[in-house]
Amino acid sequence: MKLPTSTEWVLHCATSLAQLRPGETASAAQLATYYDLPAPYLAKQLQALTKAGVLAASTGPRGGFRLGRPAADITLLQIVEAVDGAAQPYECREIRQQGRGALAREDCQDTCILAAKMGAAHRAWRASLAAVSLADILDELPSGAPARTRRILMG
Amino acid sequence: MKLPTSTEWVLHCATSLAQLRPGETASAAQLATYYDLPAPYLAKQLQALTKAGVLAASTGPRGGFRLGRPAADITLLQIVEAVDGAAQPYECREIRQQGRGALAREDCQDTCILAAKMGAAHRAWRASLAAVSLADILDELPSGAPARTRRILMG
DNA sequence: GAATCATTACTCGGATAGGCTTTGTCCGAGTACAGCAGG
DNA sequence: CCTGCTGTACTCGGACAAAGCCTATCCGAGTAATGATTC
Repeated sequence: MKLPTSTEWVLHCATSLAQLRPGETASAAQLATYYDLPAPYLAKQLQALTKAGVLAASTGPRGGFRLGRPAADITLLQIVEAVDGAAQPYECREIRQQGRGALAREDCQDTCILAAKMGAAHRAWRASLAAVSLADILDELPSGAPARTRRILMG
Repeated sequence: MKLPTSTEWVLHCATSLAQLRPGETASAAQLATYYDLPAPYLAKQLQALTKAGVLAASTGPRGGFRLGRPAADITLLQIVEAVDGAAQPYECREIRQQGRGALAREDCQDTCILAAKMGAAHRAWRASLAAVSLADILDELPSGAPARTRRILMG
């Protein structure tokens, strides 16, 4: 069970974009330089965030990415699932209905207990991430961080 | 973020083994037939569980696998991490210290806030799985299940 | 001087290769049981 | 009849290929700013 490396990238990029002022944007190249990341691949991930509505993109000169919603309405879960997909890590393939020990169809109407427990754990994980918004992250940063980020990122 | 397909296999196999009587064992071939799984690959996974101490293996005729501990002392988390590894899904590579926007070493003494939040979610996931033991699973099964499992599996 | 238009340069978007983990398979070492021979 | 030994067949254990996904990269379509041109 491993999250893509790009998960860290987009979390930090989203945090940086949240520190911009309304109307300002940052291009994929600027973000890649800021964190020393491969620019084309990072752009691909930002595309996924845009498709999910977390970010909004503008083309042309002085274009780039910005948040698609207020920072308080963007949760870490939405960012993570935008790049990794929302599929459950544990996929129940109903092996209890296969092989010599296959159970009758009527005994499998309710979901497998093991799948239910794994699903509960996944829900706990999602709830933990859904409880944190980008605004919460910004509150934890030092007060001088936004100015520094804007200066280095866009300068 | 995906768990190996074999996770479902070993969870069901462990549940089946928990229904055996003390001293009884089931071979990898018997378990593979019971669930219609590729026997060699399943054996590989059961090896991992044995190495983790969750199962115990006996060689020779009438040998096979059995639980390595009482069912009440085996949690779903131990089974899952035996096959998938205990590595965290989110790996913080400290990209905040790289690139044009790199922070000073002294500003990074405490762990990255994003990594902390991701770690908290992972701890919630692990706690949810650690709270369920194989004995808890057996309690949820129908009362006639163990006899049926033993008959079909070992017969 | 102001408005219009063509140019330009910069942006995102999707389609295209390489590396690595996961999946699947095989054969060899070791062991407990069963049968047999001997006492 | 009991004991010891030998052979056998069955078990796990580790080493060996193939597939799928993540990583990385490229080039093309579109757009907003810019500068020149014209009224």
